[in-house]
Amino acid sequence: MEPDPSGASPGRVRDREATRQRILDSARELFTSEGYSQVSSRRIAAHAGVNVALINRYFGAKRGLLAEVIAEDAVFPGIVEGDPAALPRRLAEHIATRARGEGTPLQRALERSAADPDLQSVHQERVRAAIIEPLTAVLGGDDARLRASMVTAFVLGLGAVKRVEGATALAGHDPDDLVARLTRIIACCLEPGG
Amino acid sequence: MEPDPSGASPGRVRDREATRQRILDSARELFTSEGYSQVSSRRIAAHAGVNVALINRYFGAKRGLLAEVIAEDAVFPGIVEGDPAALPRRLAEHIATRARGEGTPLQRALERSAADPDLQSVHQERVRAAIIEPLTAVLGGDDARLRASMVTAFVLGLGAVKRVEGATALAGHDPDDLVARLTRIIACCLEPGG
DNA sequence: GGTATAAGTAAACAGTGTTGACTTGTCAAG
DNA sequence: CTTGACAAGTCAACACTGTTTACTTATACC
Repeated sequence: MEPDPSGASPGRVRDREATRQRILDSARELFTSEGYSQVSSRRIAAHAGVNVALINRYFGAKRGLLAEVIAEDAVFPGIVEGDPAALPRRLAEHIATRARGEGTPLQRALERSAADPDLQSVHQERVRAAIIEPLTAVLGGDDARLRASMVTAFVLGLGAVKRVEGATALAGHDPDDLVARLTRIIACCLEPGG
Repeated sequence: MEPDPSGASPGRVRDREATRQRILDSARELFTSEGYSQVSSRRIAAHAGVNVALINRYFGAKRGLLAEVIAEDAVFPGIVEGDPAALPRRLAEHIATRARGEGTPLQRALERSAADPDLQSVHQERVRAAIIEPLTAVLGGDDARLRASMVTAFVLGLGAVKRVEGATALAGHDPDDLVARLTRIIACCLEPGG
């Protein structure tokens, strides 16, 4: 079942960086196809043809491995840049696309297990750094952070609902209607003042 | 540290229902003060002065125990009932109150560990049964479910953001402003048509 | 009083992430 | 060419987890 029958013999050359990368690759592959908590450290190590202890040696803990895998993944590739007025539309289209089941395979996989204590704290850092902060910066104004939080809430919540209702809940509608709806709501989240 | 020095002696009377309740009480108490995944089955059992195996005998698994504890907790106590037009306002006020750090102690505790696969799956069932379904029913119309999903997304997402940003992110604003904002966004989520 | 039946228990299972002591390959200096 | 140092890699154990099986024991009925 575990691949890597070749090249993983105990007598391979000792290359720190190559081994590190091999672990990282195995982790990404397994996390992507099976989720985070479903994959044990020992399985990742076996898949990489490497001893379990190396995971902790190179990444501190399983959680560190996850953090590094997630860090490679782009969340909102350059969506906050560009005309702020059209931001709701851009965001809506991006979300609608992801709602149809597309989006990074890793993201899809992690959405399934998006709840581990490990995953959560890593996710928190990422949400703040990759969504809230850029949004706040691009918005400007006293209540920029609050408005950014509202949008972020909606975006994150859609992921949660998708998990509860199944992908069809959002994807089973007319794409244009969905985009229009999302655009309207996001714009509403962004509106300044009480 | 673990209380219950009295009344938990091995020679106590054998009362299935009383024992069940004792486990349930211990679980609620520990979950509330420390979160879900931080409390092990053995600790719950010890606290209840009972053998670990009884947890699985009476609740199937630790997850079942959690489900029963959560089920006792009211999510939206009768908010969907009443005038549908004022629903956004009622919901907004409820959320704003919870945003200030109030809300069930259990809810606050579980929000911290709100990531465990167990907790998540139990939560999913609860979100559907206690939020999405009633909302869908009260809304009516072709896209009732979709509109309910939008509101649910926003509500759940606010919880997630609160976890990321800390409670102050939402609570550190003028209450009236916050309620007005939330009301507007929720109303927007509920609007029919694309 | 004896006995069936349920309540409760002890001990083990199979798994997890993690750690420290150990071995071994590699590469540079003598 | 050999030797020695240091990093890379390994092994076995630790301290847990939730869960199950086989067992003991108290209670209630005949």
